[in-house]
Amino acid sequence: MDQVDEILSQWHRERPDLDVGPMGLLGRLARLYSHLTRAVEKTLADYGLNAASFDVLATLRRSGAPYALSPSALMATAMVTSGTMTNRIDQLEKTGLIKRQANPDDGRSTLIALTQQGHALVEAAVSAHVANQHRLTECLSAAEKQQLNALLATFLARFES
Amino acid sequence: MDQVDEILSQWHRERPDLDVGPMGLLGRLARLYSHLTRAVEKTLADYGLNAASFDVLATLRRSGAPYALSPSALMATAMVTSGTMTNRIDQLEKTGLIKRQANPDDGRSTLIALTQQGHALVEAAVSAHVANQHRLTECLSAAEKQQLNALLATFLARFES
DNA sequence: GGGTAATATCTTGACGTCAAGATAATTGCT
DNA sequence: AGCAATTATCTTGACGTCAAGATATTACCC
Repeated sequence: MDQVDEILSQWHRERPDLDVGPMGLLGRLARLYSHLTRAVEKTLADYGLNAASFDVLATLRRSGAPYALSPSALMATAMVTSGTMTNRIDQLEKTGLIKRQANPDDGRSTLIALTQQGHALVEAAVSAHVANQHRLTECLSAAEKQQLNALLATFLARFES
Repeated sequence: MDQVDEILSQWHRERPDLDVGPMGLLGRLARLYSHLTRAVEKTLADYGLNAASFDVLATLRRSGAPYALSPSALMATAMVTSGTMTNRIDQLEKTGLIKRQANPDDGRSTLIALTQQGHALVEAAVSAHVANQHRLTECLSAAEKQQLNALLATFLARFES
């Protein structure tokens, strides 16, 4: 009987006509997301980053040399609007972790590239981040992690595919 | 090979020293949350609400008559700070869906109560919201829903208990 | 080639959230 | 009773996000 069960129990008392099964599932997912986000940001804060800025640096890093992508490509993987990405890029450029370069092939576009400083920072941050992710999920057995991951993949396919 | 797998594959190529298993799980959870939040807000928008304002109205509604709770109680279930809850209450009070009442037992506190208008709105909105939640989860079988819910409950217990 | 449509990014204004501190009332200890 | 600590809420300033529109460049087609 956790906090989500308590919510479902209240709805059952007040609105017995509602089938709140899915609400339990989605409620747990939302609360879990909230806890996880806070925990992740706590670790990234040690590197002067938040989830948003880390996401940009990490996307550039894992894209491989020369560690440069267009704002559009960054928007797509981050699932944010153009205005949001412009703001993220502005902030990271101010702190010298990335730089805007002209795109020689398309005058409408620019290329966002990791600076030496940005590369070094994300290299350290991603190691700490991955270690933190292990710590956060170690409450689940290997089988549970595998099972949960598979179910999330099935669910996610509803929205991406 | 979905979009999350693509990310893991990139990391494997660039940083083979990292064990990115947990990153896949947490990444899917985050992307799923993003899709679900957007879908939920779309439905609530038909009632002039967003997830934040609906959350307050729904918490009051399911608490039962007289549909009144303190800001602190609302903060606890919503997992937000006092400043956030003050702002939510301000907005809902402006639109006449809730009203602040003095708490006769504690002069520091107030009671947030549903107005007649707020009660009527949340009554309709929660029906649509629950129907939408069914629609969003119908890609999963009953067994998958049950299994996923159980795993999320186990995971969530790491943070709440 | 010239003009319309499509694409890529940036700008603006509004909103929700948080951290830190301010204000006010209550509780507990002596 | 009186005073310090605690509790409950509100205030302030900053940040990240979005929707809608603006600007500039490229692509397409007649």
